[in-house]
Parts: sequence; structure tokens; C-alpha cells
Amino acid sequence: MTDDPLSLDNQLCFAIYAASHAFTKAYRPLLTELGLTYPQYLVMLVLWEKRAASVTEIGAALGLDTGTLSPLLKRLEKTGYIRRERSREDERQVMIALTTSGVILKTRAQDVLKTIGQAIGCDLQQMQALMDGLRRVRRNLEEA
Amino acid sequence: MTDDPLSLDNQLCFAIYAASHAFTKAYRPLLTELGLTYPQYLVMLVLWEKRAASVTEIGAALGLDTGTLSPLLKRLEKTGYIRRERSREDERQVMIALTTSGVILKTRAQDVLKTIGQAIGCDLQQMQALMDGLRRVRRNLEEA
DNA sequence: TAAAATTATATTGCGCACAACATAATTGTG
DNA sequence: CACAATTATGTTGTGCGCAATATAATTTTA
Repeated sequence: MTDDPLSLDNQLCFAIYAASHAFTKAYRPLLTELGLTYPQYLVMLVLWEKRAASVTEIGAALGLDTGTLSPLLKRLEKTGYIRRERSREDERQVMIALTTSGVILKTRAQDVLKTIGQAIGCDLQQMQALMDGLRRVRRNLEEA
Repeated sequence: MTDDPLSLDNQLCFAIYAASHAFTKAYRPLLTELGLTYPQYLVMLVLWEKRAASVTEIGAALGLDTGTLSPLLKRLEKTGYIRRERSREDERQVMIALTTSGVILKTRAQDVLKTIGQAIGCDLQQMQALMDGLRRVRRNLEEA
């Protein structure tokens, strides 16, 4: 490992970038069986917690804007996991709600999580430390 | 924080996904001044280390395939930072080499790195621990 | 050495990701 | 109440990221 600060090996940003891709790749075959992509899975995670949410709320939870979410949600609707309907009280809002099929999917997603958990294979304390570090880095970057 | 294992807050994959986006967003305005996107910057990191490399070598270093690299490298060529020329010894290979302009760019990239380093603002030991953890997770995922 | 297998790169199609812009509904202010 | 500002979502254009496929050059093998 060189001491050049610009060396790929010395870059936290690349370690994160590569790990993120590795996760996406590991999830892909499992999620394909559920008819989901990885970002679609993240949206479903939000909905499994909240049951229903506006587009903006989902965007805030995941850090995505409408340019990403609008077409993604249409695809999720076409697949049949969500419903999109304009709010009565505020016609600007589009409320996203789980369909029965979307609710049922949660059980199968838990199996996917179990499989990935085994693949990662590091103990909970290490994982927690990693997540804390990542969140701190993220916060610092977003505040700066 | 809930105890639901499917909760967004409890997912290492999302912490990594979000941190990766945060990095890209932090880099974007700085790299735009250099005429680079973030993935293009990663390619330049490889070339600043190696001076020249085949498409496959760059792909191996970054974990990207030709479907991603082919058009990306054409854009880098159009910007003027690299040259693409078929290898004489093996006509299948396209060798990517830095132009003078690409070599010179490294100095400015070091300033970008300094700015980002300040934004992250965590000490080197913590950063090293983070990188080690991420690499372990990545290795486990790729082996599984 | 001719045919088969492999290797290196390119292309196409789909799905993010985001900036920039557009539109419609709501809220705030005079 | 009119009208400006804000809010929520959608659309367009550009650039990844990758699977699937194509093509040409090289190597292996029969």
C-alpha cells in the first residue's frame, strides 16, 4: 500500500463505493426473485415501517428526489406492490400505500435479510460500530 | 430505533448506500470544476497511480465492466484527460494513457482531497478502522 | 493448421440518480 | 380577495451500472 494520499487504497470514499456495489450485487439475485431492484427494496423497507407515506416522505427517508422516485414508484405500482393515489386533503400530495401483495412480501424479504446477514458474517458489535462510523461520516459530509 | 430487523435504521446496507451518496454529493461541486464526474475521478485515480492501463485493468481496479467504462472513457477522452489507442502487441486491447492535461490535473485533485478530508473531520485511526471493516464486509459478500 | 474456445472491447436496453425545468395546488400577504 | 411565494410532484436530459449480446483478435486443441 503506497503512501500517496490519492492512492485508491487509501480512499475511504472508494471503500464505501465498492462496499455499496458489493451489497447491491449480493442482493440482486435474491431481490430479482421478489420482483424488486435494490432501490425499490429500500422504498419497500420504508413502507413496511410506515404502511403509507407521501412521495416526499419516502424521499426524505432515503435521500432521493422526485426525479428518481417518480418513475421508480410507477414501476412498483405496475408490479403490484403499491398503490398511488392523490391525497384528498392536499391534492398536491401523492400517497403511496402498500397493496395486500406488498404487505405479504415482507415475510419473504425477511428471508432475504437472513441470507445476506449470513454472507456478511461479522458480529453485531462490529456491524454496529461500522454503522455508527458511516453515519458520522455521512452527517459530517452533509453538514459541510 | 425499532427492533424490527427490516427497519431502515438497522440496515448496514442502507448506511453504506447513504454514505456513498453523501460522498458523491460532496465531491460533485468540487469535481465539476475539474470537468469530472465521480466515477471519472475514480478512473483518474487509477491512472495517476499506473500512468497507463488497459480497459480491463481499470475495470478490475474499480469493479466496473466495459458496459460502464466504454462510454465513460470516451467522455474522458473528449474532455482531453486521456488517450485511447489499440495496443500493437494485442489488437484486442485498448490502452488508456494520461494526456499532459490529465497528468497536470493531479495537482488540483489533491486540493479536492484536502477539502473533503476536512469535511469528514474524523481522525485517521477511526477512518482506518472504517475502511478495514468495509473491506471485510465487501470481501465476505463477494466470496459468498 | 483448421476449428473451437477464450479474451478484450463495444453496443443495447433498462433502471437508477440528479440537475434543471415545468405545472398544479396551497399558503401567505397586501 | 388578488397575487406572489411556497410546496408537491412530474418531466427531460445526461451519466452511471450492469446484464445480455455482438464482434474481432488471440490462443488452444484436435
